[in-house]
Amino acid sequence: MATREVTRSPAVEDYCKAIFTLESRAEEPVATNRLAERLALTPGSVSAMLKRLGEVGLIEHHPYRGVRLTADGRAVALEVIRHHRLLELFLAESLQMPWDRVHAEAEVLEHVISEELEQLIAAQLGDPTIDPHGDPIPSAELELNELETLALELLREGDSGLFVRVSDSDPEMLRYLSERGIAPGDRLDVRERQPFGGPLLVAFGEGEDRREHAIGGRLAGAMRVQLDREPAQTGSASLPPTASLPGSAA
Amino acid sequence: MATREVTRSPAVEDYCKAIFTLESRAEEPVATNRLAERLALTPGSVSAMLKRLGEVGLIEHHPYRGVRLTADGRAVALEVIRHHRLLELFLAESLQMPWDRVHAEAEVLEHVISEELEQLIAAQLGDPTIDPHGDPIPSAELELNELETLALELLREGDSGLFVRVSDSDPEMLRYLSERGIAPGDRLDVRERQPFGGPLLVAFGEGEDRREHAIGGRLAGAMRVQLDREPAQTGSASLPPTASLPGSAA
DNA sequence: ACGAAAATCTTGGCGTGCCATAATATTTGT
DNA sequence: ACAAATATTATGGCACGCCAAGATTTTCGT
Repeated sequence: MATREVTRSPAVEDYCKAIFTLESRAEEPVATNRLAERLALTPGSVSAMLKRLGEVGLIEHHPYRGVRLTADGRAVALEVIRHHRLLELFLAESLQMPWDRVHAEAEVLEHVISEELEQLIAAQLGDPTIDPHGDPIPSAELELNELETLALELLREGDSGLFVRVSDSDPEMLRYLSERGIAPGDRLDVRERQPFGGPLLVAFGEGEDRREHAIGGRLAGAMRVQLDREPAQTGSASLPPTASLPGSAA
Repeated sequence: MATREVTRSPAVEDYCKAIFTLESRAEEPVATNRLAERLALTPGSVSAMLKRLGEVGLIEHHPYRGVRLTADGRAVALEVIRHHRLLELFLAESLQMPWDRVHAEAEVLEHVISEELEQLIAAQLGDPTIDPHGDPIPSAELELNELETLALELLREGDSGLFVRVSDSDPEMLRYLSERGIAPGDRLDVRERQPFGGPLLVAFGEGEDRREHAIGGRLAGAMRVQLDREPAQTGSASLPPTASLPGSAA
C-alpha cells in the first residue's frame, strides 16, 4: 500500500490500462505477448515490467500463465481511463479539437493531470458519462458502466440498433467516419450483408438525413452497436467468427 | 540541428527555462550553482547535464565559466514559457482554477501539450499577451515583450505605478494577495516607507475600493511594479540593496 | 499418447536518461 | 599563495527499453 504512490509512472499506468482492457474482453488472464503487442514493446520488456508490477501489488503474476489486475491495479486503470475519456470529451467539446486527434493528446495528458484538474474538467462538462467516441467514462468513484455491444460486423441483415462507439485509437477510421457524418449516437440498420466477408450495407440516421454506407473490413469490426433485439446467444450458429463482447477501452 | 528533436525531455526543457530566466536577470553567463539551486538539484548532476546540453547545441558551456543559451536553446525556453503562461491563463480563466494553484499544474503540462493544443488554447483565449500573474506571454513567433519593472521594495515614498506582476511560483504569496483582493493590473502608490527594512504602506486601487496594505519582507521583493516616473538611474544612492531588474520568468 | 518442434515466456546483459554522492580540479579572495 | 568557493569527473542507482539465450508450455505428427 505504501509503495504504491512511488511506483506510478506513465509506463506503469499504461500497463494497467492495457491489462484492464485485454482482461475485460476475454475472461482469462492476460498473456504477456498480447500485452507486448498492444503496448508495442518486446515480450522481454513486458515480462520484466510484469515482475515489478507483481511485486508492488498491482497485478497477480503467475509466471508463464498470464496476469490479472488486483483491486489496486484496477483502480489505477480506471483512474487513467477516466482521465483519458474526460480529456477526450473536453478537448473536443471545449476546445473544438477534431475528433480524430483528441485521442493522441489525451494519451499523454491522462498521465499528468492532477486530481483537482480532473474535477474541474468533469464539472465543466457536467459530469458526463460517455466520451465523444461513445465510450463510457468511469465515475469519480471509479464505477464503469459497460454497455453490452456487438461489433457491427456481427450483425445480420435486418438488424437495427444504436451505433454507440468506435475505437478511439485509429485516427484514420475516425476521420473517415466523421467525413461521412457518422457519429456515435446514430441509429443504424443493416440492409444487406454481402457474402464472402464482404461489406455490409448499412443505413445511418433517420428521416431526412438517412444515408446508406458500405462498411466492411476492420472498420466493421471496430464499430460497436447496441442491438434492438436481444443479443444473439453465445455459440449460436450463423454468426461470423472473430467475436468479442465489451471491447475497446481507453 | 538534427539531434535536437531527439534530445527534448521535460528535464532538458526545465534546464533551458531556468537558464533563460537566470540569464535575463543578470547579464552574465549562468553559474552551475545558481542553476542547481533553482532546479533543486546537486551541482554534480547539473554539471553533467550541461555537458550534454552543450553537445547538442542548446547552450554554450565554457567549463568553470558558466553557460549561455544558444539561439536554439532560447527557442526551447521561450516555447516552454509560452506553454506555461498560456496554460496558467487557461486554467484560471476557462476552468476557474484558483490563482495560486495554476502554476504547479502548468509546470507539468507545459512539457506535454502539442503544438496544436497550444494553438487551440491561445485561440480560445484570444491570443493573450499577459498571464494571470502579469507575466508577458511570448508570441507564437517566440517574441517576448519584457516590461521594465522594479521590485516593490525598491520604491520610495510618494512613488506610484502599476502593479504588474508577481512571481507565480509561491502559492503562499499568491493566496495571501488574492485573499486581500490585490491582483496584477492594480494601481498602487507608496504612502510610507518604514525604516530599518520594515514594510511599506501601500495604497492599492482607486476611488471606492482603495485600500492600504503593509507589505514587506520577501513579498515586497517579489511584487513588480511599473513606475509612473522614469525608473531610478542605476547606481543612484538612497535605494535599498538587493536590486535586480527583469526578474521572475516562468 | 509421446516426444520433438513451435510457440510462448522469462532471464541476463546492455544502453540511455537523469539523478545522487564522493573525490578531484579550477578559480578566486585576501 | 593558499584556503574557500565553485565546478567537474568518477561511480553508482533506478526506470525502462532492446536483444539474445534459456526455460516452459503447447501443439502435433505419428
